[in-house]
Amino acid sequence: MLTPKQHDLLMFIHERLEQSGVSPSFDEMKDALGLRSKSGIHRLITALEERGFIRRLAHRARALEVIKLPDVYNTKKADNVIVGPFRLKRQEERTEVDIPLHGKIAAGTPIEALEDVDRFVSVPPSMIGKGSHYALEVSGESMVEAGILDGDVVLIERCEAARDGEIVVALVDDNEATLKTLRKRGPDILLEPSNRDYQTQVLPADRVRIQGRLAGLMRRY
Amino acid sequence: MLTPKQHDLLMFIHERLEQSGVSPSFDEMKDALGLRSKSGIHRLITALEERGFIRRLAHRARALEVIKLPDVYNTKKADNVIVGPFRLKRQEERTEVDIPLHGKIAAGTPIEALEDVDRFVSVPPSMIGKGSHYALEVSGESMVEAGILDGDVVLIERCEAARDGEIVVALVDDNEATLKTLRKRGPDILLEPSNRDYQTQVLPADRVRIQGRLAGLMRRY
DNA sequence: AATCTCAGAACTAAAATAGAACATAACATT
DNA sequence: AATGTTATGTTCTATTTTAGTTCTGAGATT
Repeated sequence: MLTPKQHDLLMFIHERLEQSGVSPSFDEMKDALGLRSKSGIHRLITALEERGFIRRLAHRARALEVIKLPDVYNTKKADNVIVGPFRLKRQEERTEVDIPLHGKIAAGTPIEALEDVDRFVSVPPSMIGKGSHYALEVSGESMVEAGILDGDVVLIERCEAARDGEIVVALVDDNEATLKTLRKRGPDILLEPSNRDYQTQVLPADRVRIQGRLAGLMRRY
Repeated sequence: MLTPKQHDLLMFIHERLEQSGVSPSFDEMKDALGLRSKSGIHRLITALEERGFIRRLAHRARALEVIKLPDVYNTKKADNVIVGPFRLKRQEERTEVDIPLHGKIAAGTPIEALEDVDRFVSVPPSMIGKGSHYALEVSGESMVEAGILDGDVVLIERCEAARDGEIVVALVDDNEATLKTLRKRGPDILLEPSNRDYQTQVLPADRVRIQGRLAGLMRRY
């Protein structure tokens, strides 16, 4: 699964996080592995990320997190271990899920950088079903009458199609995403806000792409 | 995950909370880190919040709370810690909380069996602060205009007092609990619904007991 | 020869710092 | 109820330092 260098780097990152709580910088990692340039580190980090061993916040310095370690460390005792007072849970038994928060969604303005994962929200598994999910922070008042307020975090299940009446994330003309109720009217699609002050958009189906359906909502007071 | 400054600040906040129970102010943090301006603290606080290490109440002074710590700082409890790669799992276990679901709350009808714990809801720690919490299922339409719908699960922080304008669980004459906005008018207390079709109740303070304040909301679609 | 790995440098982006002005909350006083 | 005071938090602009990304070419490996 990992090349020797990748493995060494992963272990180094893990130790540093355990010992100091601070992510190493690219330069520090370069020194630790005895490389003379950090471009090599860049490649290794990318590889570790692709393989799901680490996670990083986009465009943030020293924002590494180890999410799993190579199998050797786990396989031996993987079943149902009780060590001391803790009963360890295997990955499959995880009782919570981290889903990516893809920025804000507002009426009439695009989601800023849908691909950038700024941070993660942890949600209880009871909030979401199967399938792939992401989260968005709601900005604006266009859905207040549906009980969706400015600042709420909505959980979206990725999907390409949705039923009439469902609340969806809809991308119009590939550049403007909104959270609206979906209505189908023959060849057209209606994107209906839940606020008297906003207008329903009527669009030919080929200008609208569904990016997911509303699956949950979380709000803090 | 953290930069050195972020880490130092987090540790300082944590120590202060442990020792005195009071959040440090921005000025105190500025001094603790040896900065000459608190705008830097502001940025660090934002970064810590973004990464899920702290939580803060909006527009409140000294309202910081540490949600999680990097592994280092758990060394105090090191006797419980499992060696090697399993440390990771401990943090995962800490990242969720089960709180009791005490039945339903409706406008005008009592909470059924407040002491009976039917089941638990798991919530991410970022949704709630410290303190004791419970959950209620909302029944009825009395708070729809505040974005609280029938069927939503509200998270309530147990407390006896609340500020004007907060949404609280109020017990009237020891037998009828409702979720309403609290207003104080001299000797009287107003329990104000968020729905034009419902009436505000005006009651002398001694007939009302606060049972908690609204801290969060979760909804499934 | 094709592929992989790395060094080095140039470039871009974020973090940290500072100082001041501004905004808000809580409390005390009129 | 209105006003003022103090403590506290937020925002802005500007500058410096630190960190991350990308690209080219050289050598090693397959």
